Amino acid sequence: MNDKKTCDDPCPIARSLAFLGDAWSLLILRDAHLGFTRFDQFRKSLGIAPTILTRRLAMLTEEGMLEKRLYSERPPREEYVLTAAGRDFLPVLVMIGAWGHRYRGGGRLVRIHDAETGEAIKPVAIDEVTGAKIGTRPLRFVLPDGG
Amino acid sequence: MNDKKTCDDPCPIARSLAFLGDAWSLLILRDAHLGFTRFDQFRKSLGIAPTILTRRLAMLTEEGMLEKRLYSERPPREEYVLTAAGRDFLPVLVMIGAWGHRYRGGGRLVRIHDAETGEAIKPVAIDEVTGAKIGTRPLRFVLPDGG
DNA sequence: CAATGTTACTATCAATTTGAAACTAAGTCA
DNA sequence: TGACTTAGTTTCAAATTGATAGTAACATTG
Repeated sequence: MNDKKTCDDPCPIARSLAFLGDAWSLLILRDAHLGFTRFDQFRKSLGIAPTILTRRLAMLTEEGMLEKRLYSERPPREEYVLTAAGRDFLPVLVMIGAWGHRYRGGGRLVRIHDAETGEAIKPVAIDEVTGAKIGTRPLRFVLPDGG
Repeated sequence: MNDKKTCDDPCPIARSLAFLGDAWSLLILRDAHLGFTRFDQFRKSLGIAPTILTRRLAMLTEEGMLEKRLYSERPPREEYVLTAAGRDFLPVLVMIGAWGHRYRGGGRLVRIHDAETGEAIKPVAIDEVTGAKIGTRPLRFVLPDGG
């Protein structure tokens, strides 16, 4: 996709497409949330060509989802850690997972558990204002007047 | 991405990548939730080349997100409407929007309002079991034993 | 100190995908 | 009869993908 000024688009979804809208980027972010940080961990986990991985990591870094951090001076080695923006992307990944669990289920599937209770979580998106689940009440999409 | 057996992958996120991981598909789904159904509506709204739109619509249809429906017999015309799976994808889109609002904000942005109360919604993902917001408690990713 | 290993890449290049522009097909409307 | 509408297809240059191989900088092993 030619990302001509998606950054000017008034739609917050369109604005996120710089890294979203790429399968590898989503999988890298997933792995980052699983605790992976290094080039070779991502490469082996995903079976991704190093050329592509390099580009995706660079893009995710530039987009502020990951941050490069030196973890060894000799030899010089860098790893990729989630930024605040990257960590806050977790709800999106979890909701994707919930959708996939429901509509792409069948066979063995990874489940997410609460580490303290040990129970499988049931992810739902709600509107914090009304408390209603997203999808149960009609919504309206509003573009505020611009000066 | 070469989608060799993502359908066998135990990760529900990976399984959803057939249409996720494509910027146009996400925008088409967004527009579908805005009420668009026709080829030309999508094309004009997105500024997408008809070649690509044709392919994406076919894929989303094949993936069960959209359904073709005849809306005129003479001349024969078809439109694309959301399936249950497509409608249930809304929470993902809303969470992406919430993330984008926070981390890709600035300037005029579309906001989502509750149509009844008229107030802007505050989307959050929670675990229905504990009631806690996703990201506030440690999680564990579990692959259940297979036979 | 030479050989092998580790980690994080880059180079090369064929094959696929993208996307712009023009065109088509089947009909309606004036 | 001629313009218009809707949902596409054709064509093709340019960009992207991804497999394979190679590199750079250092550590470890014998």
